[in-house]
Amino acid sequence: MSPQNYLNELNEIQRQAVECTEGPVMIIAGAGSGKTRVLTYRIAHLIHKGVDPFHILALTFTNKAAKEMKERITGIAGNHGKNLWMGTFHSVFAKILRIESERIGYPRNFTIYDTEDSKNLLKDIIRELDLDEKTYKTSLVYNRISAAKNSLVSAQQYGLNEKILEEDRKSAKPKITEIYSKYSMRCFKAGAMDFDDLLFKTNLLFKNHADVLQKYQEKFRYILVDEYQDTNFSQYVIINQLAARFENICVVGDDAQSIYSFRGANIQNILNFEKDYPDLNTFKLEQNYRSTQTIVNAANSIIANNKEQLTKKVWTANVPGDKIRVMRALTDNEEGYQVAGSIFETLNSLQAKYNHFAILYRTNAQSRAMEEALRKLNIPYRIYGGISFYQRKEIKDLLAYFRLAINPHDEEALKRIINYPARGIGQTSIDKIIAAAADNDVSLFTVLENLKDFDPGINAGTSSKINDFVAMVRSFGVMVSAKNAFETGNHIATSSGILHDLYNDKTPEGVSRYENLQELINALKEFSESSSETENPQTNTLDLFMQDIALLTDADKETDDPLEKNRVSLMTIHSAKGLEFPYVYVVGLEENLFPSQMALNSREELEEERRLFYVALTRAETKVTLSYAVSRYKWGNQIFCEPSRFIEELDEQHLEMPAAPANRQRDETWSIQPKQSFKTEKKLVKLNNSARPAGGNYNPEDLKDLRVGMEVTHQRFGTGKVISMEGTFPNNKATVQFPEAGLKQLLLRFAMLKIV
DNA sequence: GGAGGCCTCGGAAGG
DNA sequence: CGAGGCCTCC
Repeated sequence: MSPQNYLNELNEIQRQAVECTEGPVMIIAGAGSGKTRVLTYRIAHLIHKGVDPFHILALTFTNKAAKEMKERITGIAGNHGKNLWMGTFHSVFAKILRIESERIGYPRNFTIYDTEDSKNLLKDIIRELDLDEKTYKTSLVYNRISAAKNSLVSAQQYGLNEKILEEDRKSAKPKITEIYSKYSMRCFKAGAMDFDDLLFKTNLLFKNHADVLQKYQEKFRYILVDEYQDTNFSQYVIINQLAARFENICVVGDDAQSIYSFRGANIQNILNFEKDYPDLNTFKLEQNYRSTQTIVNAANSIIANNKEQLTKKVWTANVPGDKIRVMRALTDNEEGYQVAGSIFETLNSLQAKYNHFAILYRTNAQSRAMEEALRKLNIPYRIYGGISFYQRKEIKDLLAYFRLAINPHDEEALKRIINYPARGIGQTSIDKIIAAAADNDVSLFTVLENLKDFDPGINAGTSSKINDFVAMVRSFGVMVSAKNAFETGNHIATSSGILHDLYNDKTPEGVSRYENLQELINALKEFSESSSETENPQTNTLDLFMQDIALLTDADKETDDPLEKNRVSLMTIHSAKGLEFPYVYVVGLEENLFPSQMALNSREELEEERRLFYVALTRAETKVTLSYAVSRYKWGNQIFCEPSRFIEELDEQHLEMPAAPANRQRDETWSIQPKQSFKTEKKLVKLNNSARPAGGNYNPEDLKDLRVGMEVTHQRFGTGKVISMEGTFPNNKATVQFPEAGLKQLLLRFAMLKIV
């Protein structure tokens, strides 16, 4: 496509934003204003103007955004965009860190720890330091360290920073500094970086090696950053450093859609961008092409309540459209039925398709009531968010073998599979090895390799098993460079015993796990075959495959089947960012739920909740429906709810309110069905050890009289029939057939049973 | 090593 | 209430 053609597809402001290629540029892109189009056309325009793609860097936050943009650029610029560096912050800087790894003392094949690995390591360290695991909860410590790294505070600086130490003392967690330094050391010895390290170490690299920084400044003459409002301090510094030479930096974002402060995003980066670059050119994309006037105006009126924002006036030339409908339900379940019913009606009357609908909620726990109702009406749906493919246990197990083959010092991979499948190296031995490694300041694998020298005090039998294990890992390592990814991976999966282990598991879960492993091996095959066509034979080895997937955490694999795709989408508002649907239902608009109770401590927090509501509203093209329940079950207790303040903040003229109830408040809860629940009857239930009468019998009214043929109710499995009994009380077992849960063998001493 | 009971705790989530 | 981690028992 010629430049003139694509420029004609843009409105005046969009065109200016695309054509202003030199110097610092900020593009404030309102929701639905064609942000991705501007970004991609800008890159295409740079290339058409003769800028070598080699000199362009485009950064995004998600793999999905990167992929989408790559496809669109290929569509416009064809193959010219080949040498362009485009990817997530993490993938781009991981690439640079691998190239420059020697400068910071890391192996080129360093491992990337995911959150689970990091937390496991932290848990070990907290135990080794003999700290109280309840005071030092791993997720809390992880967040603290992550926040430090994202503010560019190293472990050493952390220990010298009186202000931070004081904070930790105040929260009664003074040892976090010790955990942090030990954690950093262990990661280093393992040749591993966590997600935050990818940014932190990049900063370190640029700071300590001026020549390296200069090299990349020269390379990246044009820098583009998407979703700039979501950048944290660490990312902010990297961008500024890289742009310092040519100052051809273009940031795109929307302060009104900054919803990630809880993970370190700093809205000030976009609010103060003008101070960083005084000769800045700012373009405001204010025309919304997505939504009706009603939706745009309502969203504007919400965000107008916020104090901190860049001024802009989002407008649309679209039709006025329907009012925003507010629905009131008595309970969370009823809310589900109302929403499902409304979807059903709209489908029939307007001939919409299932995938025109989205149900958005504040917390994942709200999905259940929605699911139930949709299932009752046979409406197909898809829930987003959940465990991704690469987070699954069986996949991580096999990947751990791969990781170890590539980098045997990888501690988390080693601990994960040294005894899986079981090979007689138990926890005691592992603890000894960890201790020896710490004492001698080496990696775990180094200890394993030199058992005699380090002498961790492991008996001869286990020692020989360890030697076998070391030999196996080494043999895998040799294969990595000699064979392609599929050959190596398949060999590892087979000879490690993982495939065999799962093959023998014939439960539905076991079968599914086996299939997942096969899928991973298929991916290896595809990778090996597609790469082997290139001339360089070194492009299809396992280590290169692992580099690709280390940062791939996206759960969604595209399904080609359109029927599969034609479903109602259920997701949190956070994960809906960047998406659009004709019909959007925002549910649970109750005070303390949305806005979240935890976000009412400061103006900043409330404003972020409001931005979240703004994001929810602006996902819709045609119609928004809001709903709230008067009462809701929370952790088994019925609680009463008030409508969200956000409903009140909307201008009445945009709303279609439910008929006012005669008596608006709690009287109407009389019709609420009590939730069915099984109350364990203590007298019929086994007693735990502390309640056991010394030397005596168990509770006399226990299950002595249970006989074959009787019906019993179990707390979890429901009601079932006793098939057979064996043993003598209280060490007897009953085999019970439950219609729901199947055949269960229950030891009566422990069973939560009640005779019906 | 697996099964089952006990205990705890409960936000949103990218790489 | 219910998921997940931990602990205990066999």
